[in-house]
Amino acid sequence: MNVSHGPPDKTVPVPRRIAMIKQIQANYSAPAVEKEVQDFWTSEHVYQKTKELRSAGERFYFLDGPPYTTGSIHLGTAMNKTVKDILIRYWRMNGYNVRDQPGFDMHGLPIEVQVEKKIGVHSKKEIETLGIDKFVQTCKDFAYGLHASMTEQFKSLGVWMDWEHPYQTLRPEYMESAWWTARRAFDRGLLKDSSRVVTWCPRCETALAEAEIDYWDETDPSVMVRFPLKDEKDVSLLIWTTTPWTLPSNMAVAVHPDEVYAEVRMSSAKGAETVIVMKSQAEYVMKAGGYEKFEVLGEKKGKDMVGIAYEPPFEIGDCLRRTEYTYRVVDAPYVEKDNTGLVHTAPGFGPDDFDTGRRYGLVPFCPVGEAGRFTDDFPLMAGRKVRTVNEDVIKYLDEKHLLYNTAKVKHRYGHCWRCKTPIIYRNTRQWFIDVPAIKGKMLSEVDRVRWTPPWAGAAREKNWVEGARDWCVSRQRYWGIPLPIWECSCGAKKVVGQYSELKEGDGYTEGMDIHRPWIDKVTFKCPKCGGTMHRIPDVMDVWFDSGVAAWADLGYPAKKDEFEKWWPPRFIVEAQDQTRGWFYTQLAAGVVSFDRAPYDEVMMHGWMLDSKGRKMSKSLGNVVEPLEVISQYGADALRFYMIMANAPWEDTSFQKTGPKDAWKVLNTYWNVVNFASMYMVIDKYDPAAHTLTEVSPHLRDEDRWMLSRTEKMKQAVTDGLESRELHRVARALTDYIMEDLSRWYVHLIRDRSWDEESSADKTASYFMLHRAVMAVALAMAPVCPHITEKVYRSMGGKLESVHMEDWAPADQTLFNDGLEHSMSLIQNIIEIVAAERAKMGSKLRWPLKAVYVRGKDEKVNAAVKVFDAVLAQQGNLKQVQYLAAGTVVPGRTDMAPVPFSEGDLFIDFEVTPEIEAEGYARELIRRIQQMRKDLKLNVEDSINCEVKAEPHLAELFTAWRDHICGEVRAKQLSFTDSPGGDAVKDWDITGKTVTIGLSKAQ
RNA sequence: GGGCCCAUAGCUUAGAUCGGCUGGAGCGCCCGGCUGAUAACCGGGAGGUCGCGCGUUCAAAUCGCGUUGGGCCCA
Repeated sequence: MNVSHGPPDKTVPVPRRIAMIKQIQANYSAPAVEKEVQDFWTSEHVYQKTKELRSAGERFYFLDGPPYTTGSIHLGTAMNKTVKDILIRYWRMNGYNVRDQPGFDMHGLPIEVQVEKKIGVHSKKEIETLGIDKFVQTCKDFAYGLHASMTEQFKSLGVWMDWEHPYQTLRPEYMESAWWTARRAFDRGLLKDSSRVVTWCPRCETALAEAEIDYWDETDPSVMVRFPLKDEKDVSLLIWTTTPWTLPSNMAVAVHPDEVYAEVRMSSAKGAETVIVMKSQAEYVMKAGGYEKFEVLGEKKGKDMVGIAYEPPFEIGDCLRRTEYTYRVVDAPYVEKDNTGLVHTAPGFGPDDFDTGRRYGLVPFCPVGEAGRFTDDFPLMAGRKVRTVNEDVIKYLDEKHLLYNTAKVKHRYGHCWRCKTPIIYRNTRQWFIDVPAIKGKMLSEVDRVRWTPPWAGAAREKNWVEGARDWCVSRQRYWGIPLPIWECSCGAKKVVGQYSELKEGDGYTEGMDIHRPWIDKVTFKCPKCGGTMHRIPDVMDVWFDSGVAAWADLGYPAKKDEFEKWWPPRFIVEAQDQTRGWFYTQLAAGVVSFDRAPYDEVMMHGWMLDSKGRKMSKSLGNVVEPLEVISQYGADALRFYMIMANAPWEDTSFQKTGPKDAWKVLNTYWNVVNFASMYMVIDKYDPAAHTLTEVSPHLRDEDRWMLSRTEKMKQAVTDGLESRELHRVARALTDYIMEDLSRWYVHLIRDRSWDEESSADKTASYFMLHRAVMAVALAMAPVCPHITEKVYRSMGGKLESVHMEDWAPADQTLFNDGLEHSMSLIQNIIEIVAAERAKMGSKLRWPLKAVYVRGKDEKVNAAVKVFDAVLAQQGNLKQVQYLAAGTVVPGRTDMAPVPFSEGDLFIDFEVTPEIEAEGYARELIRRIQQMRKDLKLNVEDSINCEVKAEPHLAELFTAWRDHICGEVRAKQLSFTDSPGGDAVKDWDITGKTVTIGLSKAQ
């Protein structure tokens, strides 16, 4: 076929209205765009209006997991709120009336610790001297301050949540719901007190929950100690421990019931002794003791040793209550083949020891106070901090000839999550939720809930719940929800579930702050004995605070209307560490209160790590501030990067080039919009005046191809959002913007846009380009709310905000796999031709005489033929010809076949005089265009042009004069020996000097 | 020690469910080209034992088992 450039000359009258499209700024400055958009949202109350628009829609209760109120957001919180904002916006566009109340976790140790530092107190004693009221008031003021600065940072991320009405765990109506839940647990027999060994922070002087403990390696002494047998003092049980300071409260020695223990004679030149160890450990123990050989004198199974009496290492007074098994061998299944195989057992200082002790009727002995110092029950070390006495204990044992061996061991040890102090175990009275009692229901709820990814629930959460233990909810602190438990000396208990019940008490005043210490003054008359009931001094674990969020934020049960309107929550999303945290505490609190998990769907997301995959921490100095990224590349780029980099549930190593890469995608989109708006403004294109049906007859196949690609993109984005695979959303958008829209479609329609005449063909290209730009604006609106808003409003969006639009699902009737296949063939052929040109030194500016396509069958040729005008134009080919499979170009044996994806190509590189003329003309056009650009002329400005060139070239240029003038908008093109104008420049065109003078025409 | 997740180019990664063409991109490097929307872009070059081993199969980055290293959660 012969290719004619330019559109078919068909003209239809185009209805004109005042153009609604506005030219956007040439350069994409994200911070400027985002500020403009956020100011617009604020001044026009766009968020409120958008919510109002959906107020009659189906209700959707989204529940925000409250971040701890630290005052500043980090990349993890930014990621968290970004995922939430994306989905909320998506659901809104789908017509849901979404409840989007943000939450803040505002009680607890972290704030107490910060306030302690700020006001310079170091212990609970000092706080009580200062006054609990002052301390708590400071905590409250502090928490409100932190809340305010965090809110501002979330807003700068572009997150649309109800910032004016957050739920805050410190508010009275919220606290009342927590009380109600505690009461509910009490009524069901699930809230109970007991004395037991709990993890304890000696600095904060309070019990800690598992979730409040961080583990890392700590170096501790590892000692082997002789416990001589009571009836045979020259034979010793050889025990082992890493906590020598707990030896004063030793009450038993544990052995594994099924392991074999041996009485062993250790000896060397310097001496000998007899010890009892696990038989398999004998050689290890020999070496540890510096002996050279050993002899087994007898052996026994562990369970047959139970009851053997020994001499304790320390003399302890009557405060250690003796029972039948005190200072005897007991058995325990957890004893490992490790060290000596006999484990020192102190029921007052270890949960396992406690359980073992209970089986044998031992009474825990715990001579350690709240601050982690020995009490007078152990006079030898009274007043000293427990972990500091290890060396003295070792020295004491050595002097008594009880120390067999001492070494150092590195092992994982628990630390207080806030002050980093190594924890200890203490035997104290605490309050517990009996989680094991409701475990069955919790597990079935895990099954009911939809988890993303599925293994987050089916494997991880389930595994955690299966190992559930009692949940210790009491804390011996100040800044928290007071546990609503009153007790009488007679043992009677009362749990208050609603504030109205307080009126029956003494010391209550209307409207009082029910935090400590004020609530402590309220007392009740004991119904049993008539005595006075006092509140127990504990506050609640902060995990209990957030665990009740699903109904506390609704003000239930004080207010029923909100609850009836929204309950139950449909969706939560938090980071992976919440398996043991909020996913779990909510599940437990929900089952206690309502016999169900307070959520239907849980999405788990990963962490933001540093570029090397390490946790970000101040001590490592590798923290990336979200606000810094935002000020450089914008919130949209940061959001886009965070979801593009990885599947949401995987950890992401934050790369500093990441937001820049994301910015480039947005910048490319911006440039497409700039291109579109520029021409559409010039032509006064009115998008509202056209419909697909109306332009349909004028669409070229490449437009229909773009139509198909656009709908496929919408499909992929919708699928990604529905499956919560947000990375697929970002990648589908990126591919579409970069490949289909910018690199391909815009190139295809350039000539049509450049055409000065209005035509139905040009209108069709504008229609499709506008449709593509708007499709991106809608599909990307949840992810990048600012740039899409700016584009939507600039490109004639019919509503006030893109976020008010209805979500546009893909129109599958517009899918056209045939055209897509054809186009992919064209793209492949152009790629190959470009590569062949490079080999031959043929520049794209110079037309090729012909390309012959020999598809592997007729279908391929037919598929290529659909787009051979596109192929000719993009490849700069004068002719595209077709060959049947198996044939060659007639009479041309000089051309070798070059394979493409579905056949072969033959390329004719012959340069004819016509091609030479066109090539040089295009070379000249290119130079003039560059000079226009350098002079910063507007696209529609006209010029006059003077050219000096050798006669042969001048002749060629003259032949193409009209075309050249048209392309560069020249009113005049003349040839002279001394070109002049606003700019004059010498150019080298294939070794020939051409001088061009250019001036702006009036 | 247990449960779960991850491992692909110098770096970040696609390739999942459903094994199948020559394992694709981006960033960075070198060479060439193109450009009136684009400080963009295109082509070529260099760079891969798809962590390792064994197995299933006509065929494995993909499935199974084992193993090493990293992460999360626990003991």
